[in-house]
Order: sequence, then structure tokens, then C-alpha cells
Amino acid sequence: MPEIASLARLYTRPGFLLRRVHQISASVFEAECRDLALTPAQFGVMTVLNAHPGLDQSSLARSLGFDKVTMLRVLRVLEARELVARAPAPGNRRNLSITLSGEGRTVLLKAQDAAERAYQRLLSPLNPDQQQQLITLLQLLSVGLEDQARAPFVPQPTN
Amino acid sequence: MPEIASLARLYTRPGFLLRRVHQISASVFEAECRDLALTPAQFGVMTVLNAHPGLDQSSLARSLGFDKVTMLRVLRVLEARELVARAPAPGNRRNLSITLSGEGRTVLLKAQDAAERAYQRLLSPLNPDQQQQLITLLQLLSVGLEDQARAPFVPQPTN
DNA sequence: TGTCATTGGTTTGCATACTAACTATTTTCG
DNA sequence: CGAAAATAGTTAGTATGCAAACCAATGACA
Repeated sequence: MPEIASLARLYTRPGFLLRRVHQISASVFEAECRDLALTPAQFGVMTVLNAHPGLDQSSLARSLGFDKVTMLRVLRVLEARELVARAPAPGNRRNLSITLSGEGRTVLLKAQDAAERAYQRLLSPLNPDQQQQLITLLQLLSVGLEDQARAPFVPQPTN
Repeated sequence: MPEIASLARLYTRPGFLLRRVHQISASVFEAECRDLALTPAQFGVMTVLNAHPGLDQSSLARSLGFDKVTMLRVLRVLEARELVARAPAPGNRRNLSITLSGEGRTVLLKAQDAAERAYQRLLSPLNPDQQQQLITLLQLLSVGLEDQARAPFVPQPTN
């Protein structure tokens, strides 16, 4: 009779732990951002747009490792809230040029403090060495497994 | 003029990295499971059910840190595929008793190998020390931040 | 014992993360 | 140049992860 592994195996699998910690991370971020009502995805999009105004949807998606359908939907929500604008790109009839609105910049500015607090709270169970270790390990994984991802991640220049 | 942090900050935030690595983790798992067409969530549910047949939906949700609506939906998909059965619990008219079907057990058995391969592939960019570090750090976070989570995680006994 | 709070399951609705398929545009290259 | 391949954006559909609200059943306890 072949065996089925115990629950202990499941609970220590990296995939299981990653799901759980990511889930908590989103929860902490949204709690810190509750006044602004921003999700981590929306914050990411606005941060990239601040650094690279006028980027098109597909480049924006790649700059965050989102797929293009998700990107479209995040943008439509932000557009409905008038935090970003989508306009035809000059000189290319198939691209849309996305920009932060004035209010978008204001909201992003406030969201930064919230993101910083979320970041501190998320790492609070770890000592400074461990915090650095975690970042390093996650970076090793995201870089090393880039070709296994379904949505490509192509970082934009960080100035 | 207040400053807005550069993109580099975003790219090194743990929340950003966790999202990306979790995304890749799910991708790797589903790729290894493509014949069985199982998601990580479905695999988790079936693994708990194998260890604790007859569990009710809410306990099942807590045993994985899912919220109850997500649990309901995962179960309905598994039920439609006849991998699990939902029946009124004896002696309690408000609980449903969930069990793995024979086919469910067969599929779970095969899925274990796939999960093991996914696990290996996911950690392949790390050396053995780093692999252990990652697991340890993620466990510290999930335990230390348990009270920040929206969906409670109450592990079932692991036999 | 009877009331009240809690819990289990459900529906609806929103946000992320995908696949597949489609149109329109742009690029590539023979 | 012109046909074929690649790309940008979209729609529709599936799955996870939530909140809010609801009903029925159960538990607590005054």
C-alpha cells in the first residue's frame, strides 16, 4: 500500500508557507492602507507610473510581473477612481499611455508611509539578520525561477 | 517637496518579493500537476481530508488558513469532479461532513509525487542551508503574524 | 429554561492571477 | 513591397482570497 504523507509534510512545504505568508502580507498592507483603500497591486502600479510616466499597459504589466489581463483590470479600477489616466500613445496606435493623476500622486505619497509601516510590521518577528536573509533568499528564488513564471518580470530602470 | 521612493525600494520590499515568489510557486506546482489538473489549494484540501476524514467545512478552512467562502468554492469544484463528497454530519444538523472519494485518494497519491517535484524545483536555486533557512524564516513569520491574518490558521493534528 | 451570542453554511460582489481566443496594429524579413 | 510573425489591448471564463450580509442551528449562561 503506497503511503500518503502526513499533514506535517504539507505544513512545512515552501509552497504552503509562501501562500500563508503572502496572504498575511496582503492583509497587513491593506490594514495599513485602509484609509486610502489601496491594495498592494494598485500601490505597485502607481509606484512604477510615478517613476515612468506614460508607460503602456504591457510594459507596466512586465515591470511588475503581472499578466496583461490583471493589469487591465487593476488599471480600470484606478482609472474609475481617477488616480490614473489612460490615453492613446502618441505615435503608436496600438498602445495606451498611462499616467498618474495629480490626485494619484497625492495618494501615492501618503501610501508610502503606510507601505513602510506594513513592511516593518511584516518583518517584525525577525531580527535584522533574519530580515536581510529573507529578502536575499526571496530575491534568489525570483531571479533563479524567472523562466518558470507565467507572467514575465522585466524590471524598469530604478533611476 | 516630499519624495516618492524609487522603484528600487518597491522591488526589494518583502511584500513584493513574496507575491512574485508565491506566484512562481503556484506556477511550478500546477505545471507539475498538469495531468491531474490540481491546484495547490485543492491539493491542500485533499491532503487534510486524507488525514482527517469527515471534517466539516469550517474546520477544514481553518486547518489551511482559508476563509470559509473560498473553502466552499474549492470543495464544490472537487465535489463536481467527484474527488470528495459532502454529506450532512451525523449528530449536528448544521455541519457538513467532507470525505475523500476512492478516486480522490488515487489522485492524491499521484499528486504527491508531483508536489514533491514542485517542491524540489522551487527550492532548486538555493543550497541546502538556504533551503532550511527559508523554511525557518517563513515559519517564524506565519507563526509570529498569525494574529494579523484575516483567515485564522488552526493546524490539525499531524499524526 | 429561555434568551442571546456564536457558529456553520450560503449568496453576492470585488480584487488578483491565470488561459484561451479574438481584433487591430506593428515588425520582420524573404 | 508584401506576407507572416509578433505584439497591444480586449473579452470571457475559471480559481483563489476577501467582506458583508443572511439563515438555521447550536452553545452559553443568567
